[in-house]
Amino acid sequence: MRAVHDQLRQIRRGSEELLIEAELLDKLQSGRPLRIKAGFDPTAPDLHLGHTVLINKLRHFQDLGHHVMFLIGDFTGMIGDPTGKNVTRPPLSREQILDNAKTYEEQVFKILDPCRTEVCFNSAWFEPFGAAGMIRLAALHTVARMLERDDFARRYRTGQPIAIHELLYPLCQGYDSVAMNADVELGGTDQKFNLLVGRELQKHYGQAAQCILTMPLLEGLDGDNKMSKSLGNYVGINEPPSEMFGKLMSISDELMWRYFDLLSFRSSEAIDTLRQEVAGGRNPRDAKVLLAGEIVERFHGATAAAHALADFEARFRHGAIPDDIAEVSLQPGAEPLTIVQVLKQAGLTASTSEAMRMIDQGGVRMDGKRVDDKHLVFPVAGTFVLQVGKRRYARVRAG
RNA sequence: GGAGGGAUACCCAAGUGGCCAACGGGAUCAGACUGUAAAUCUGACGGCUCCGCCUUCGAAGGUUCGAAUCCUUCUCCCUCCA
Repeated sequence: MRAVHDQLRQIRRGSEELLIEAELLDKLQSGRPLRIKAGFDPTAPDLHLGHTVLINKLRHFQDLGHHVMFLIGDFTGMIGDPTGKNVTRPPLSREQILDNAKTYEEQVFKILDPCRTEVCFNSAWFEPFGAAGMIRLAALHTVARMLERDDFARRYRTGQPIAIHELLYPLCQGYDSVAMNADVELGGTDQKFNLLVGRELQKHYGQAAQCILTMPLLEGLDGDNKMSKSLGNYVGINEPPSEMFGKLMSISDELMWRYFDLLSFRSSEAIDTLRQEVAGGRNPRDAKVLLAGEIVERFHGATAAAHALADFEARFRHGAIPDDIAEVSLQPGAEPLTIVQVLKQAGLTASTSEAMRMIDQGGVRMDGKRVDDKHLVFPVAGTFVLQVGKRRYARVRAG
């Protein structure tokens, strides 16, 4: 095991807050593998790079020889972490939960080492807990302390409802740490309160309080909002290599460094060197290519990454068309179709109006040649490559 | 239970009888340029059989030559009081 200070440096990288550093040092000093906990919602996991920030950190711990416990909150899922927005969720069926767990594993094991990861479900201890157990647990915390959580505080102040069961969520999450005997728990910055409850409960149950490591929320592709599926500014880890590569190339030069910090497994030193090179005149594009390549490789392998890079170079630097274009066959009709109708039918534009606009703006190409006649009649036979903008392509077969 | 405020295109948000397919911002898309799907600049951004026509401003009716704008009812949201 590496020197504890090296470990600590690695652990802190990219993190938001570590509580309490001295305690963690002690634990590391003991030399035993620490029990690292991170909890996840049991709802259908469709992970994006934002989620992987935390998982990467788990990986760091694994690399340092610690024991990672991946907790699926199938019991707490019934409550749902209180945000004030969602109401009580219907409990998922056993099958759904197992399904979701499996999907999780498929995704996170691209980052984590399966052999060194323990997957847990908190229903394992909460099912036998019973109502009596829940009441005993609830007796360990006061309403006033619970209302310190800023989400609760705000809702209470502004007169928004807080259902009683929502108060149980932090307690349950805290009890998980007791049941798992966690040494360290990881979470997003928004989890701080819940993580702290874990410390309290562990002390009450006679355990050493867990250390808390919070990770920042990753900015989305726009560089502004948090990465989230609903905002559409995300990179899903199951996305095809070219898509993933392209999306990463589209981030701003500034955001790129943030991504390096939180997503890359390169050493901090290597990243600093790169940063200096760019400051000294090296093309930021080169750095971005390294980042995009590393991440595509992580999820799709080295071959796919090389391919995605080549494809990107060909398309955007040399204007080549990609090799995997959707094919569309036109319905043979009585009337010959005009170009705008074909564009719409091929799904390249959402409406004929949009197709017209695209032609007006010079964004439509047919077999590489710009189309500027909106009334162009499409040939009745043959296969043509249609292109709208830089990214939308279709191979259209007529006749 | 009482009083008041609001609902406009993907989001935010102007517009209070004709000049409104509806200001502005964001997002998005296209073009130019480039170092990349960065940055910057320009433009587009309801639909269609597209120099014209059709359908939109929470829903349904009504007044009017004419309504996003006025009236009626309904639905939903918010604030204050109880």
